[in-house]
Amino acid sequence: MMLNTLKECPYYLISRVSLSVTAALKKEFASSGVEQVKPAYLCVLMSLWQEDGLKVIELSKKAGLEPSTMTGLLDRMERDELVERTTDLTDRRALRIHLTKIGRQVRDPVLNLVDRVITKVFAGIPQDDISQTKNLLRNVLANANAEDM
Amino acid sequence: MMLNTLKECPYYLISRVSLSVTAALKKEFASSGVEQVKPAYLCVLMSLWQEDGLKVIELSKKAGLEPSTMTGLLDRMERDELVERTTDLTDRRALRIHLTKIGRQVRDPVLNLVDRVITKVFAGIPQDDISQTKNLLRNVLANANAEDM
DNA sequence: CGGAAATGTTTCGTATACGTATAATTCGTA
DNA sequence: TACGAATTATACGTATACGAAACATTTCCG
Repeated sequence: MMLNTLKECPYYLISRVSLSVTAALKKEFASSGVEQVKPAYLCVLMSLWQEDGLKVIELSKKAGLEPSTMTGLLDRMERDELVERTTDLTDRRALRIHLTKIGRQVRDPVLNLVDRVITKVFAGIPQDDISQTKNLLRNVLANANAEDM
Repeated sequence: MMLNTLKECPYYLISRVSLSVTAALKKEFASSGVEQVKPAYLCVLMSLWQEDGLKVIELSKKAGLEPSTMTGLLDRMERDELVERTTDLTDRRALRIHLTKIGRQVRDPVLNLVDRVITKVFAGIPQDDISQTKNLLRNVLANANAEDM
């Protein structure tokens, strides 16, 4: 194939889109009454809205992040009063991460905002194409995970 | 639409794939005789391989990065002996970024390696689907750029 | 039972990216 | 031509991510 320009390179395109959506989310969060939420918090919040009180390692697995990354993320989320660390009564190594009241309250505004941003980002693109792209990305992730064994 | 799981969220998928390809490239660079190259250097190297001696601002524009990000990137690339900063004789504000001998020599190995990694990442996915996804991503970037005005 | 292995979390150093502020120039125009 | 505006690059603080190493606790097994 031998790439010649950045615009031909799928890695470049994917990275740029990722950064670009992150920037759009950041701006929207900051100006929409949920100032304490940052894009990176989403993967933690969405997991906890489904099941509160997960362990750090469970959150990392769901998010696809290293535990050491999750530690810093949770530090910032705790500072921003979205979650709290609680001791696990049956395993003193583990911590249970719980949503605060604020963490629960921001759920609907945040999900609506994410929805709006994603809709805007994919404006003018047929739903079928978006679905196909999501499938492709899931396949790529499956490739990557298989590789790690 | 209202998202329920991370795997449904295109933002999550794109971010994960971006990180995953970055990790794959990093590993390959480190173990393939081009230890001094890092994934983030690619957007600079590819621009300079096409046209050497660009200004910092030109490199940022091509890469889609902020100038302040480019400064740090070039610091590391200079430390790793891939580029050099040269004064611009006609504009004393500007710097011209030039490839070193090593920077020119790594071109073919790096491009081959990137090619290999991308092929592996997209293994089993029809070429047509990849092309369609690249088009979609280019459209998303066009949306994002239009938004910034 | 007791030591080795596994598990859960954090710490530290580094890379990558942004935004704001700053310094040095150059440019445009009154 | 002089001066305010724009341009070019950098510095700094912060967010996000990784990997290696450290640490405590738990589990496994001889």
